[in-house]
Amino acid sequence: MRLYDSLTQEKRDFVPRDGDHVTMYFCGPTVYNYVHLGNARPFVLSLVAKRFFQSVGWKVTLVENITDIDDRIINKAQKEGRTAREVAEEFAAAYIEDTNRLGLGRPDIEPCATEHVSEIVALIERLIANGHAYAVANGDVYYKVESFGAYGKLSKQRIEEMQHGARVTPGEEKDSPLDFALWKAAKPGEPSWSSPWGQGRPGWHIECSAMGLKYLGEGFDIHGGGRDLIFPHHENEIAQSEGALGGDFVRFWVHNGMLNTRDEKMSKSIGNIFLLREALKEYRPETLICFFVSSHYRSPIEFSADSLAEAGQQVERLRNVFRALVDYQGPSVADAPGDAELTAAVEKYRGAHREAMADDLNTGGALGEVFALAREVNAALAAKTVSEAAVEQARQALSDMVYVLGLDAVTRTAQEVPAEVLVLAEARARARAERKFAEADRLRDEIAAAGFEVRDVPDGFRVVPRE
RNA sequence: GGCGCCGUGGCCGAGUGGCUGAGGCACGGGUCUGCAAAACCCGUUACACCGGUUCGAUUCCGGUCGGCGCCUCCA
Repeated sequence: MRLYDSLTQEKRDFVPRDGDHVTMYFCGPTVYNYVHLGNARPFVLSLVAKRFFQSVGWKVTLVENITDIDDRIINKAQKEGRTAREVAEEFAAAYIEDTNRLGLGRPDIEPCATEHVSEIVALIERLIANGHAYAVANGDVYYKVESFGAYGKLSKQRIEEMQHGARVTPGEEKDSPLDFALWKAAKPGEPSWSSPWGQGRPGWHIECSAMGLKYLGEGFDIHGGGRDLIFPHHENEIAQSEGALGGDFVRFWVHNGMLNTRDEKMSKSIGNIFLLREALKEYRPETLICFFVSSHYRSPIEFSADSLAEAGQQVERLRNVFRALVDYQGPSVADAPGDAELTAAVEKYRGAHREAMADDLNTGGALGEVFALAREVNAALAAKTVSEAAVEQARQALSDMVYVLGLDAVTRTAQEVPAEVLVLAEARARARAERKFAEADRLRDEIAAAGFEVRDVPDGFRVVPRE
């Protein structure tokens, strides 16, 4: 397994820290709004990575946080006359609901920041003890950036260069503009927790350090998220975690590229967002997943109706091959003439698929291997030279391959066709047998009106839902 | 300005120091079919530009142009 690490900026061999157990942390959402399609990309990446690791026999613990206390949540709550907790609970539930619909399963642990305040406080105390943090009179606690010599190593920024852009909000008592808040003293009406520095709440960044370390320990395998989190979020996580521990926080930093619309990042602040829940009204979950996995996770991808339509076509092609596999009736002899060739193709493309995934999770390449095998399978099925046993073996292989890519929905073709539609299809078959083609075509239109498509296959017909 | 990523055929998108150019979509031709769909077969002058290294570069190095991201809201 080779994996690109954004810290060292190179692909390296990846071997889990704990033998066959992979420890992963991905940054999840701050729940002040519905998640958009761009937020879905790291979610899909993390679960696809998990599936691949499992497919090679590793165990995986995937942690994905839910940040449920933050300025943005408080602002929204105040604007709407609600409590921050209400806002956070609403959008956390919506996030779970929306991402569940993708059908990829869930991360193993989804910790909330507000349930880990004691761990956060303990981490901050440790940083103060180490000389990496300081409390000021109003109860804020800041990280002392200059105390951490490696600061900037992930984002490749120099501290001197950063001095210019750093901002100081009036009322903050930082030693240096670069210092960032670990703990924010509560203002009237804000949610707060008690701490050695008085009532307050965690700053952004610290919850990820605290929860990552709690659940995965020092030097865990993979920390992921969008590229745009490199600075400041992940840079600050490194400073906090390594400042407290002394050792390396993470072994591999994995960052996905941005989702763009018209060459511009999809982002809440730009306002060009397409919510995941809206997208799911228009597209099947597997179409969205196919859109994501058809290109490499590090590349930026362009969202457009055309690219989604194409992903929909790809998904349909995969669904068709599974329909054909299930329907296949061929020679039941043990060694049909085409078996050796099909088995060889299965091995070839299964291996190529695995190699692609092992090369920095190259899902686009792996998907290509799926299609290449699909074509071989379709050809073998059409030629009818393969045994049902060999076909079953091919179905299993293809099924494993699409599962790793998160596209297992395409294998579920046993779609219920309503009895009345089947009656129409049977009537049409009789009409065709009697060469009453006008009647047959009329029945096909009726079937279409019911939302189904009837296809004539060698041994009869197949009814499939219309896209 | 600093840092980082990228530029592949009509479109999307893998990949590689040479034996050639994954795969998908679209389009055209064919096979099958009453028609249609599905499927299969065939086809469509690819590697931004300029130098360099090399027997040979789309692949390595340097530069140019263009795009994107980050430089304390961001997945």
